[in-house]
Amino acid sequence: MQTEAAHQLKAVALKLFAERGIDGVTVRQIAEAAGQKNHAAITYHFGSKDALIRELIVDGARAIDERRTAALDRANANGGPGTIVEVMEILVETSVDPDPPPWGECYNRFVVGLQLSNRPLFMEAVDGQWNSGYQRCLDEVRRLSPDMPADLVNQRLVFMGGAIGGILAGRETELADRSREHPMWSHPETLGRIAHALASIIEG
Amino acid sequence: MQTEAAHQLKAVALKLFAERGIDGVTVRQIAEAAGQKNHAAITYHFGSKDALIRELIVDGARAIDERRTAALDRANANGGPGTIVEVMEILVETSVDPDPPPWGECYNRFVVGLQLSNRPLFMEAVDGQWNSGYQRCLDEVRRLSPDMPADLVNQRLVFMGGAIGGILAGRETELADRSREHPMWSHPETLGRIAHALASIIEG
DNA sequence: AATGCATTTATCCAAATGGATAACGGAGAG
DNA sequence: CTCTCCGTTATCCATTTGGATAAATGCATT
Repeated sequence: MQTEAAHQLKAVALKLFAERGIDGVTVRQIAEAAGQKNHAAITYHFGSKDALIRELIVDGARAIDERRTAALDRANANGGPGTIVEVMEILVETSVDPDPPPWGECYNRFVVGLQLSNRPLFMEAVDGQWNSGYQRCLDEVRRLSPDMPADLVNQRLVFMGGAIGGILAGRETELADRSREHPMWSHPETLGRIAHALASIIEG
Repeated sequence: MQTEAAHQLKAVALKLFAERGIDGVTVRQIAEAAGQKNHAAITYHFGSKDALIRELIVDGARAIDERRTAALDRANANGGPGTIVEVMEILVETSVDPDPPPWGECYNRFVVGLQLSNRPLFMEAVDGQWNSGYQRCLDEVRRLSPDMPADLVNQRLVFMGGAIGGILAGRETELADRSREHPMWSHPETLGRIAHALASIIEG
């Protein structure tokens, strides 16, 4: 467990990194936005800006992976996901922060930005350790597509991976803009429709 | 027209920005990678780092828009795109640089990164001026989907927009890695399959 | 009240950054 | 040849950056 100030610093840092990218935010801006009077708070609580970033990556990746593992275990106990849409629903719903800060979800934008501009850092931080839920979802899709050539399934899974990142990052960006309503994105069925769109990619 | 050195600076800057994001690259790194001995080259040729970025945004956006306009005009002359897949093929193929530098295409990664972390800068630079080809593609999809509720088409077009960015940025990232072969991405039919995947999102 | 510990704050620093400016060089025009 | 002009190069600069350190503050336990 962590001190309250450290939590606040992490939450604020994630928001700023999601909005402007890790190189677009200084440790001073993070500290100030978190109510600290001094940027030494980052050094004290995390050691360095880099260490803070790694902690944010792992925190989010682990949370998502745990949700995915739990959802898949539950589905498997009931005879496993029976359709590709069900797998995609698991993938999408577990990507969403169930307890977001007042300013909205941030992790998907943060991660997409990292994969785009700081791929090695992201890969090293996750290190195949918090990715098993995602891989299990892909395996379920392969299991449910016995008649499709393996190459084709895999290619479509790659497309789906790109698509889910782009769509969820766009969703977060829109929802983070509190200056207006976003009825399409806040509609309760939207996540299901994203899952449906992703399933369409795979089913062709 | 521009001097050779300015072209080289722009090409190298686009590559570096695509790889690390605009805040992850310094003017000195750009100048050095372009063979200049001094970073004053950027000030001299473009005025500032910011002005260079704007020029890169507009260059690429205009090139893509011109390709889209031409492709749509050609299709319309032959009775217009008759299927959603055809529209998506236009959208995807015109997103690809027909004359990329030796190190591969960069613009899609660059743009996705900007939309993620520097949206206002990107919006201001494009300013609705180099977006008409994209909008025309969306209109063709709407025309070809008369039986689908407008809300649903529009939602799926938003999903498609997120998906195309994610997929093409991922494609560029992979193809930029020259350390190994990427048979899936370099396969001549891959762009068509991306178009097919995007069409599936819309057709459901 | 005194002590010990955890956290915050105030400074300090070297390095890096974007930008400005003046010296330099070479090619073409007169 | 000499003079311009264009582009390059060498410096210079103020500011920002991430990080380090030491002083100050609060706070619980004695």
